[in-house]
Amino acid sequence: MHDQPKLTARQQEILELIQKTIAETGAPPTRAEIAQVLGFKSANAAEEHLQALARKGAIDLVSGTSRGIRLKGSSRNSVRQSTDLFSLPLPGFAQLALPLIGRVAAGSPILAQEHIDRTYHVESHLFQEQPDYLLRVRGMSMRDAGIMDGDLLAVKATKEVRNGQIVVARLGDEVTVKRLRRQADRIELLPENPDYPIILVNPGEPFDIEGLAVGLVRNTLLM
Amino acid sequence: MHDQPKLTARQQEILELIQKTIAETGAPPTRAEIAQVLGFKSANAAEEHLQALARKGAIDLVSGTSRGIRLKGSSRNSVRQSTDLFSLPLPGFAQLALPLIGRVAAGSPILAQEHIDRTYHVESHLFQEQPDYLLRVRGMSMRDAGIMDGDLLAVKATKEVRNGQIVVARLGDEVTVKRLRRQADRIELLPENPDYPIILVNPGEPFDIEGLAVGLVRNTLLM
DNA sequence: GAAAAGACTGGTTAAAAATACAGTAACTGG
DNA sequence: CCAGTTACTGTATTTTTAACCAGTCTTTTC
Repeated sequence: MHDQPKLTARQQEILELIQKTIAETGAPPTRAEIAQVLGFKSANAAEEHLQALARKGAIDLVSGTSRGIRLKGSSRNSVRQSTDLFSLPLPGFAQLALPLIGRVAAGSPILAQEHIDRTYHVESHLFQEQPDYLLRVRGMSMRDAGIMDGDLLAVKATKEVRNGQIVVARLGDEVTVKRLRRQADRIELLPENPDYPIILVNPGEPFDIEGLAVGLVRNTLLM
Repeated sequence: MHDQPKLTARQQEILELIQKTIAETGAPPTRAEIAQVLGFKSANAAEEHLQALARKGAIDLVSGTSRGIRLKGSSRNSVRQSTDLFSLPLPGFAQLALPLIGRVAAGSPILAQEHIDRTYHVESHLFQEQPDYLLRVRGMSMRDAGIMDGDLLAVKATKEVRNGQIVVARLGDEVTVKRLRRQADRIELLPENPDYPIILVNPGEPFDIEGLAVGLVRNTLLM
């Protein structure tokens, strides 16, 4: 990825202001807003900076559209919504980048790029075993284990799972979260909710262990 | 998990369109754009839907500003920045240090140094609202809300809590996690488990809101 | 069965916003 | 040294946009 010709200090400021505005308000600023924040007496100063940034490939300008500023490439990464109070970068502890898997399309591997909604960074010791990804749980089949619809299940991508553990299993095209019970003649996938049926997997039927549930994050507690 | 009045199917569509537009273009849509996508012949239809969404607390409308639609609460975290999901932000993502509070000794403030078991670092946007600490939950009184014994509750230290939210409350020397219901004459602390009693707090009794539950982490899923 | 809320069409208007044009001044690389 | 770029002020015009008002028809809710 070839990147932009270097920006001037002022242009960098403008770019950072755009990032900050998006982080704080959810939308890019107008020319007038940029001018006001930076103390320009004319919105045209902002306009020209924006055109310079567009020429250098840092942003795209959507003509005829209010707030039609789009960050390009690496500029987008530093957009994070936060108050600056806690944002001290460069941690001295092990970080883990966990891709969040939303909906898994039929037939494709879980970790396929198109499934990744976003990535969360957490300290690697947050869970007992190091997970490889977060899977958004759908449905209430594990309700009584405290795993609710919308929860993010931290999953370690392994086939080494023990009886009684909660696993991510694939049955043909479908991916499901259940408690595993290996019987002599078949495998049982147990829901933790009496309203849901036990899934029986007989030898020869399509079945795969995709991973082991090692933790849980719920970020939908507020409402 | 249902503090807001539920949205109609159409309103849900509008909300999803807003999320999609933000994900795809980096800014919320205008009324006219909403109308065009959904086939309305009048932008006013969109305007009225937006006002309904604002009334129901799903969004905020910033008056007098173009694209002044702000997602609130849970609406926000389904927004993914669609392109460029690979590029890992090496530095630069906001980091949050969360002290883990184990057992709270009688009579002392929750965030007292002696209560801190350890500190976890997570990305600040793992939760919708920024928490201030993690509290280890004891007991099963919130079982049906999916909050189990040993879970780490992410708590924002605030007294600004709304009816129906899950809060950390202090009753004299004891700290408890319950769903809050403010009645005309008293406050009720509701467990989410029929085996536990509702706690009634009458005026004059020692009572304090210590914080608002904004998320949950379970790291004891393995067995 | 009446009232309220929802889901629109159609039109209007004032404010917000993009953007073009004409300048001034410093600084910069060949 | 001088053309080109950066960094603005100031003015002007058009388009975009939010926001209101008056209706119609349907669906919920009490």
